[in-house]
Amino acid sequence: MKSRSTLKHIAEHLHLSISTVSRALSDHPDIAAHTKQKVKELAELLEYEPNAFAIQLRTNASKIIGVIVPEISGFFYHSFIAGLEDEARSWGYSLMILQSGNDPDIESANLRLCRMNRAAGILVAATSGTSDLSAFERTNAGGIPVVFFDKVPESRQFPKVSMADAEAGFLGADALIRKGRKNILALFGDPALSITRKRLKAFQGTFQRHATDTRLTIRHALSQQEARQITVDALCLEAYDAVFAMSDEILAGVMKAIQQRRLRIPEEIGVLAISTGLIPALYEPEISYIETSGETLGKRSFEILHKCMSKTAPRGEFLVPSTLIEKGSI
Amino acid sequence: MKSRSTLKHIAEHLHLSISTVSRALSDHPDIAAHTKQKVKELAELLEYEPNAFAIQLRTNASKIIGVIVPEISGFFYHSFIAGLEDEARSWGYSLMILQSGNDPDIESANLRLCRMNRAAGILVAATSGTSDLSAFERTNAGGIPVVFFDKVPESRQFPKVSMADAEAGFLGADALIRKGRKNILALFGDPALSITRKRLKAFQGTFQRHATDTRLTIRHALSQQEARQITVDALCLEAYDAVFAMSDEILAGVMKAIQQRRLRIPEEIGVLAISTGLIPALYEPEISYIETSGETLGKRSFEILHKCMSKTAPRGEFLVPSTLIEKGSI
DNA sequence: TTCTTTACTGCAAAGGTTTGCGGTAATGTT
DNA sequence: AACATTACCGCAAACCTTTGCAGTAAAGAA
Repeated sequence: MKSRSTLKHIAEHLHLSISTVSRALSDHPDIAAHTKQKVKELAELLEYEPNAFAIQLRTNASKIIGVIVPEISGFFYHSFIAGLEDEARSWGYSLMILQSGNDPDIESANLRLCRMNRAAGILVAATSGTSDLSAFERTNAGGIPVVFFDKVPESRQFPKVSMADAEAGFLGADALIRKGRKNILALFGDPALSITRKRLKAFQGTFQRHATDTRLTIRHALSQQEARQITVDALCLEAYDAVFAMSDEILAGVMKAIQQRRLRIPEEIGVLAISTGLIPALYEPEISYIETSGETLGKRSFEILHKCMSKTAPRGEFLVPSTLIEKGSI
Repeated sequence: MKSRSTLKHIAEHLHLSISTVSRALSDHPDIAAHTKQKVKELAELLEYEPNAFAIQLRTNASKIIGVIVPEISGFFYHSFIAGLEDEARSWGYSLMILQSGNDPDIESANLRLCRMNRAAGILVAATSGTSDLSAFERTNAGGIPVVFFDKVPESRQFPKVSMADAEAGFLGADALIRKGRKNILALFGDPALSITRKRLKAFQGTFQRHATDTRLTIRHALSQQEARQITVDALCLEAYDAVFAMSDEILAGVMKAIQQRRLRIPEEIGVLAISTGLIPALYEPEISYIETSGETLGKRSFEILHKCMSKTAPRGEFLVPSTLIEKGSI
């Protein structure tokens, strides 16, 4: 249990004042070069490490970014966090990770924690039940910028960054059209979610505008199991020439159905998904997908938050573009 | 930018001293019941939130646990973190997540960060290049308990918690034997890693003791691609009746090879893996696996760390047991 | 009455750092 | 020689909370 060294210790050893030591270590121009050197040498020797608490108390600001997500595991958020951490670290920030378990109460408790720790900023993927934004507004007004990502609320109050869902839907439709698929089974997620609505709308709209001759069958599945069942049933009734999956979870269900029926990809059936890329790489042939990269979203989110923290708070919604990754499944 | 309320504000409003307010809020027996009530009401009204920095400075302890992992995404750590966060939150702790990118330098920089923030405890999955443990020892001596998990060093100095690798290897072999498989292709990871050695040793040993008539082909793969190539090549040369994969990554490669050759599972070939469970659920039929749950490891790690933080520092290595999850792929 | 006990409440120090301002000595200027 | 400037350095307050100890008043005991 060694006692940690403080500015005071260094000051006493060198017969200097605490303030001089403090300034020397932060390269303040008032301090003579040789003094700086001596201070730094001793600091090194004594393994001096500044007390973050004291600094934070004094400056009333930390280098910690609060991140509130429904869940860490799952197909998406862990890659988001990985990308975010990367970017944040390069700017000297650390991440405080909080899971809400998709429970609004835990969410606001977590928000409170961020406030207590005077987080430099907060990144939130809202729970599906988050309706009252006043706590977020108060936090924002209190000087801690809040940025929503991925699961963003309707409100215009906050900067938001999310995947370009409409674009992804369009790219999916476009790829299917270009490949000449004419009878498509398309599986989407919970129609109550805005992500589903946006992707679906763009997807459907593209066909209506550019390929009215395509036969489009839209289905909604709330789970991997349901996606699988729907696909199995649909493939029994009719010979689709392509399946489109809106998300990784849906894709997993679709692929099980296809494997069950032992259909050849892409000869007997084409497959296309919107995905982060992890799942499509597990099959042979690998599945082509519209990439919605969690890592990119993480990095972009940090950028936005960083702007909010420094000066000009940007408004509105920022979209991370998606691109088609061709792997030969369609 | 509203000014946050402090104990001082409350004290002034109520014509009390700061200390009385502090004690009232923490239910100190010295304070009269009616005083407590008034204080609490006003605190509520003023949305008082204690300044974590000041508390931490005063008590020289935080409620933050540092977690240092090579990478957050990947097949394993995100579920570990999810489990850990769950458990930590229920004890009032938050997580500070740091990625080392498998770089020892970044690792020690992260360690330094944990010290500066006076983390209550630190959980480390070492990089493969971590050889010098002195920084960890100093941290430990400085009063911050360090517990290694998953990727643990040889040293006896620290408590360690990891998967029961030997047990997992044994369970895998045992299952294959009981199913009567006689010609097995077994893929393992980097032989330099202790996790590989432990699993392999138990796996091989079990066959040597209980099923000497089994033909065992052991191969090592360093990546998913390599695992795939090895499997493809092996299956060309010979008709194995089962494939065993040591990890999720290996399994992914194996499955691509099997899909490529369109082999029926389990009729034409049996498949068994050691896995967290995410990947095996993506195939049809689902793959049977020996579960090495990241979440369980997370929860268990917290328990051990928690003991270290409170009083009795346990020593030695703690193993999280694994179990066979049968899904019908063998 | 006087002393002790009980039931509260306040004072002040401590924790480590940052920073505005004031001080001192040496050097430069007139 | 007198004054202004420069180059350093230190004092002390502030950030907000916790906590040992002391203080006060009222009630009870002798």
